[in-house]
Amino acid sequence: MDVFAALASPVRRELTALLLDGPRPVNDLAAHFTMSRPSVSEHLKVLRDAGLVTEQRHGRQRIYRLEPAPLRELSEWLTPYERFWREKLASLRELLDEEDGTA
Amino acid sequence: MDVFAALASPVRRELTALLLDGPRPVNDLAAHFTMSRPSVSEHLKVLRDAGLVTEQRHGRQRIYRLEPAPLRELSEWLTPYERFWREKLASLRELLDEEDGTA
DNA sequence: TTGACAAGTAGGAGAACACCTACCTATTGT
DNA sequence: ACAATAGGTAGGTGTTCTCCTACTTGTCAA
Repeated sequence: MDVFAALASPVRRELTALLLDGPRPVNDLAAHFTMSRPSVSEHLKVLRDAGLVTEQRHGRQRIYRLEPAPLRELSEWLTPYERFWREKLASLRELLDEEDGTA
Repeated sequence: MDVFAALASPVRRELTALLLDGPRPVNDLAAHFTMSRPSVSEHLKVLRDAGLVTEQRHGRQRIYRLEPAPLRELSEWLTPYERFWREKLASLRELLDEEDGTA
């Protein structure tokens, strides 16, 4: 449900990063962590509940796949703030221009 | 320090949203919440530690101002995933085109 | 200088989180 | 049918989070 909360954990961000390279089964993902496999499963459940990943059963494996839709929401959340840092950059540029002028 | 963790709380996202309209003193911010003012102060501390806001003392008030830099980091974190949802959109478009062709 | 006000800090209670080990379920290959 | 494998679930524990009220600090105004 809550994308922000789901991505608050470094472990879960690492999981999404791993899934950038393509869908992977749980064991494959768990191999990248020192923590126990069940704990990784729990993290995957949080990502699932947030809609960030989906699982597809393939024999006895469950293949996890990244779902970008919630990240798009995040990107949209971010847009009103973009204007903000552009302004910041603009005023920085002005400052530099002034420095340049007086130097 | 951790922008993701700072934004995981709906209260803190609301605070950053309020600061989009410009810098505000704590009482002004706290008025938008049902929770106690000290609790809002604590949330502001988390945002400060994440670099998302800065305070400037003005008499007995402390004016909080939004700092967009960490949000830019977030935006940069997001970029590798953008490719992903563009692909998703593209394949959706293809699907629609096929539907169109066979219909 | 004293009272009022803005806002942070202290300490504590309860909820949520993140781990763990042990166990259960489903599937596959022999 | 049975052993092995993939992976989820249960239950417990320690830690972190979030809220509270009470208190402290700094500033302004009378």
